[in-house]
Amino acid sequence: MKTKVRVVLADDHPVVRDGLAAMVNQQADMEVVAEAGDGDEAIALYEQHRPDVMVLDLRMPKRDGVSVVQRVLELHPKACILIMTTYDGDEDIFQCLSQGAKGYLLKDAPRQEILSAIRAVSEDRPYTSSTVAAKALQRMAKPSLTQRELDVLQLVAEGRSNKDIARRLSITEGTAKTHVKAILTKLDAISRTEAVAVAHKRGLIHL
Amino acid sequence: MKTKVRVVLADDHPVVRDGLAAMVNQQADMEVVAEAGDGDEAIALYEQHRPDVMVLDLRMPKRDGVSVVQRVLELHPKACILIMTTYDGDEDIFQCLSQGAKGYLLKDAPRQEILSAIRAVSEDRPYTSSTVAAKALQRMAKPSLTQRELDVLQLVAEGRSNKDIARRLSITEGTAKTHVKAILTKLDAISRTEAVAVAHKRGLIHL
DNA sequence: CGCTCTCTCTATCTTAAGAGGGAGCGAGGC
DNA sequence: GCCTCGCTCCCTCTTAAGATAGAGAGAGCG
Repeated sequence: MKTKVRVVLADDHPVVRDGLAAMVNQQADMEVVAEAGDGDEAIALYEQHRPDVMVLDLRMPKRDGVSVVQRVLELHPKACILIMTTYDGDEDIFQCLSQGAKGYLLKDAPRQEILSAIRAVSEDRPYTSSTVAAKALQRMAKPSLTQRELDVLQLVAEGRSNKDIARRLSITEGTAKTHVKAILTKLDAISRTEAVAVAHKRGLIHL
Repeated sequence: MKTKVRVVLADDHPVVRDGLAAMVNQQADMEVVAEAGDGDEAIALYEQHRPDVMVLDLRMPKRDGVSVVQRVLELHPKACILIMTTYDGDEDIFQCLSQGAKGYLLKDAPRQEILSAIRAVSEDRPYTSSTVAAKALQRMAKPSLTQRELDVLQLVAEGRSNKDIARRLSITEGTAKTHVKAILTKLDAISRTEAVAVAHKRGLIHL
């Protein structure tokens, strides 16, 4: 038999870490070698242990999942990272996958799916949950927002007026309106409030 | 030594249930007797096992935490329920506590806090996390919304216009405006979009 | 019975939002 | 060089939103 698959866990909830650790360590072919509670720790522990797989929560204190994926793959292009998150609408997921994360998993997945996802990723095979695969296809058809539009959207979501947005971004109110209009068109919304609702549903913003 | 504290877990994430179960069963003085994956199951398993403590996630499929608390306490007024949730801003928490839940806990709490909370609740002592206690005091000072206002707020959050809201609630646009104005005043917001942001932060609505 | 609260409706007025245009300019790709 | 895209700015016009103020009906309460 080969050596065990070495796993590093990163999640800010001790309960989730315990759950994952219990599941993994019960298996004969894998073991948890370290647990991180935030993004910085996750990177540090990857460096230290060089695991076969890193299971990573998207939302964490200090440094979110996206930037952890970015950093780790920058240092170790061959790293096998399995993303784990609560919401299947998050835009972040696609950012991670396109940056090179090997797999993606919902937190409400059953034990068997979680374990088989870890095994798949450890063998460098991509694992994509079926619900996400479907969402990914849907997303392709939809227009994406530019960085500036995302900046404006964030402020809109905070309830700022066009005038206020203009002041904060050092542009004119007219330009702010132009961006807002583009956002409304791309998100297919009639009002800014609806745009916020749509954006939140798609995981473009986190309130 | 007394008999062990009998615990029923209710959470829709298998990972979290595993984690809690592992933590609890490691203790000499407590044990998990059943696990539920949704609200209905939680109620059924309470009936079946009559545990000393039920640990309950607020957000679950089929029936949410609030209504589970309501139903269980209706059948068993002495039930000891410990609420567990991810977000500390949720309005629901206060509803649960005022309905008679014995304790409240954040999911990112460390092991020791979780275990001591279960012990406290099992002895019929209330357990209140310090962050929540503070929030509760803050909340007292703030004006509460009427049911009608919450109805309107929900529609506002979905991006509906005043006219649309009026149609859906079978009232005039003027009345819808009156409600929206009241909402803005109570939430201390300038625009409806800001009101949605504030309401979401306070857990008055779930997008 | 008054008092308060909620919900309903009315009216007027000001301002912000959104629709529909056009246009310049720099960066990057073909 | 040409073209596209992102960002910026400008114009007009219509409508929705919000501020302000008043008022009546019904429920619940001391």
